[in-house]
Amino acid sequence: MADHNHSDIVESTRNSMPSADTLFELADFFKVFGDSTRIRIMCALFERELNVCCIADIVGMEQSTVSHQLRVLRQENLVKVRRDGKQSYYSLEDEHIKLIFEMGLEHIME
Amino acid sequence: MADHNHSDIVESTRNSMPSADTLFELADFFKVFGDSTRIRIMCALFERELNVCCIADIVGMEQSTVSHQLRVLRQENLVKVRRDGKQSYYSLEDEHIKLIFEMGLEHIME
DNA sequence: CTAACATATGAATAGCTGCTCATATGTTCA
DNA sequence: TGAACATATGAGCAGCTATTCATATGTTAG
Repeated sequence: MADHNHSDIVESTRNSMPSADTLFELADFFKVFGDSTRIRIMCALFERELNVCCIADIVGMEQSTVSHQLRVLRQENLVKVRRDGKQSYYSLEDEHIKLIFEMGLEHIME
Repeated sequence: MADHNHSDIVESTRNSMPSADTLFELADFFKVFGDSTRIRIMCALFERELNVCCIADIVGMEQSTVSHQLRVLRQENLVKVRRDGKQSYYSLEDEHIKLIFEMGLEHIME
């Protein structure tokens, strides 16, 4: 094999990468994990489903704040809602989340 | 077992969660993955180590921008540097990163 | 229907973040 | 040493984001 020059490397690396669109989506997905309020909400939901005011109490923030953040989590398909009377019960959408969570914890524990 | 009332749930959920400090750190860690430029840089480094100007070419951004972002990645121990003459070669610090990356991709592909 | 409660949402704002320009630092070679 | 190149860094700015307040929407019980 011949040596690679600069532009060979640039081109071949580019070809090996997922599309810019995909990576943009991926960044948006991780963005959701990049806020401590949302992280704490997700963490609370590992135990059991919870309604909004419970979550607000647990994380110690305004109901409104929690509601806004739950919407973000919903939009990225990280949580789902179940209406029961006056209350909305939220739970995790996906087991992936725990894994991603644990992997992050492993990294920062080093 | 007795039924749980609101404040029982709040307290027991709180007790089950990692410390606020840990979750704050975790959010900071994921924050790094929440930017498409950084994602693209990391993705480029999956193939091989690369110097700064190569990375800049690959992701199509200013050398300065890339340098700033590499510092962020360094601070979170996601990449390491190797100086070789005038150039700095960056590579991934950790195999974790690929796994986290892949898990994110799996999620958004659904 | 009305009151009371639970949740969602819009607007405003303060703080953060990423990009760029200009420039400093570091390295090699003549 | 000085010129040329590679990288790092500081300042400034534009755009984004998380929070809050006020309020709208939805639900139940009386």
